[in-house]
Amino acid sequence: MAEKQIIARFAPSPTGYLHVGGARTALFSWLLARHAGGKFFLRIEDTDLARSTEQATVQLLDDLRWLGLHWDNAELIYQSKRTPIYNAIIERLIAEGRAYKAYETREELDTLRKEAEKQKRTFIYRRPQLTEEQIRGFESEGRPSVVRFAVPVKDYSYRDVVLDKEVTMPAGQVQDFVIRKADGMPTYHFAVVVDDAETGITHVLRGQEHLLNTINHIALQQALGYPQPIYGHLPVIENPDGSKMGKRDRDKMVRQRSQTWMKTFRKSVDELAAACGLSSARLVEWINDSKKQLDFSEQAVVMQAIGLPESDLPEIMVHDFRKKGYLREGFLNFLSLLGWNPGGDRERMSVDELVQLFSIEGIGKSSAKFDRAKLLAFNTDTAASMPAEKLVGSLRSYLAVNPGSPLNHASDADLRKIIEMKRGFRTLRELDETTRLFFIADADIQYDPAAIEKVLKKNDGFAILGDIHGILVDVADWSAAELEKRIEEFCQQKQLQLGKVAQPIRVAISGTTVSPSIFQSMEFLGRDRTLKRIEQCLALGSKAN
RNA sequence: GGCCCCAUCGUCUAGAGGCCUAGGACACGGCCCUUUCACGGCCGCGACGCGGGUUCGAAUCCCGCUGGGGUCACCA
Repeated sequence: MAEKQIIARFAPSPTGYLHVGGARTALFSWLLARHAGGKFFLRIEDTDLARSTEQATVQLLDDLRWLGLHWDNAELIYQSKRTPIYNAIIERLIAEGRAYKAYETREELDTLRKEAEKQKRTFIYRRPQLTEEQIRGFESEGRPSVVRFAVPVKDYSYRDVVLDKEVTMPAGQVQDFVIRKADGMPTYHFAVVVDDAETGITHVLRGQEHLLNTINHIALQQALGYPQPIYGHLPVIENPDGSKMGKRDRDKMVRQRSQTWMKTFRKSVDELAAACGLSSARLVEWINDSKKQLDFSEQAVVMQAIGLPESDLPEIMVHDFRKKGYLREGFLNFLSLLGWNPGGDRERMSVDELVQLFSIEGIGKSSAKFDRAKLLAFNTDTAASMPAEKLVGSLRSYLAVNPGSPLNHASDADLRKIIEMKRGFRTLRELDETTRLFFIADADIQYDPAAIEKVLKKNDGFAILGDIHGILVDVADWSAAELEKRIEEFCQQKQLQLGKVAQPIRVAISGTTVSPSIFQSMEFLGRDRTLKRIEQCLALGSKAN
């Protein structure tokens, strides 16, 4: 019998930007498929009409493309567009008596659950024995209903390939779960089983939160006669404090800060709602229920209203890392090591090497904390090992999500130059910030008062700068080498250390104490702009005196 | 709380009974390089959660405890 081709998938729900956990799930599934020469499918699980947005889907795809995790299905699958297919199967199950309508309201279920909790027993939902009359009654009063799957009561188990262990659920714990919601949409549990089967998925790698859900899925597969894919549940990625790193953390932070804001300024939720232009009902619901989340645009207006800057939020979105100037190659390498390793001391790997080395056996069982310092180190190494040509492309991609950067005006040739000039940089953002002095107008240089004080007002900084200006106007060959030669001569003559001269020039042309090599910087700026900046800086000195 | 999963330096981990005086990477400390910021080089600090077994021998196997996490939705 021929080996079956591996078909893996990533099935996110579009409720916001792609977060680190999701990205790792996508990466592992993608690696699994690519390693085996199989297929990798992408499916949009948007059965939650209230939380799913078109914008989130666009963002998700954009992040996945940036990471280079390309999918093989030409047509994207949207679950929301497949309701007739799900309904046909659900109707069949109902007709066969293997699924049924349930009429309890959320409140009634809540009460039942609380009662069970009080009696310290687990609430298990099993099919209630309704009479024909009761059902007619519910229907005629127009009671909304859900459809539940009548899970055959027996022991279930499956082998988890990540834990390398049997996961079991005894008969006493199975319960009838909802497969179609009152709004007519299938639940995740139902749609996922149907779609995985229909697209021939052979391997499912997903977060550990699904460990027990899988039992439900298996019960459904058995009822529908579907094959059972191989399941592996990935360990959780944690924040540095040990809590789960997920999209909820951001929301949690925004909620907390909103509460402090209301306390500090003695404002009500209504006033907060008014301040950010959201309905107060929506906001009240969100503030009081930690399970509710704002979508991205709502989050943004609330943050603005309470003055919570983006930079205060923990970076957990792939988009944030892209925006902060991380390279996809280093990010992927770092991400891959969160819960996986090829064995031995191997750590730095290209994407191709990851594909080559990946295996399910290499996935760990314990949770991992997300260490930004290590990510930074990976990024630095990745940048150092990339050819300038390729980095120009990465930089363009970075600039696309940082439209405010002056580097957007630079030519590819100039970007190349600054990349070589700043070799050793840690992030593209750092490269951006330390080289933007080349791409802004001379008049727009912001002189940092602390730099002026420390470098120019002390140690005869202004005087030295004046002398240097006198020398520079006479330099005919405006090259880094020639400039270096002339300034070294000056240092010799005056018995000065190079630093005493270089720093004043640096502040004059950049406004700060940090810039690329001073000689290369002057060459890049050119004679006129360099002299102009020194002059405008000297003017600052005479004004101050 | 019930059920479930996990457990090696601060962090990510190597380790599948003797190769372990426990290896690597990041972080941290020191030194060197240096016109700033970085980069780079060298050195150092630093862990098998605890208690019982099994074995000639345990980080590795078993049990208990402890700790951490997940999950208990008409969210995925």
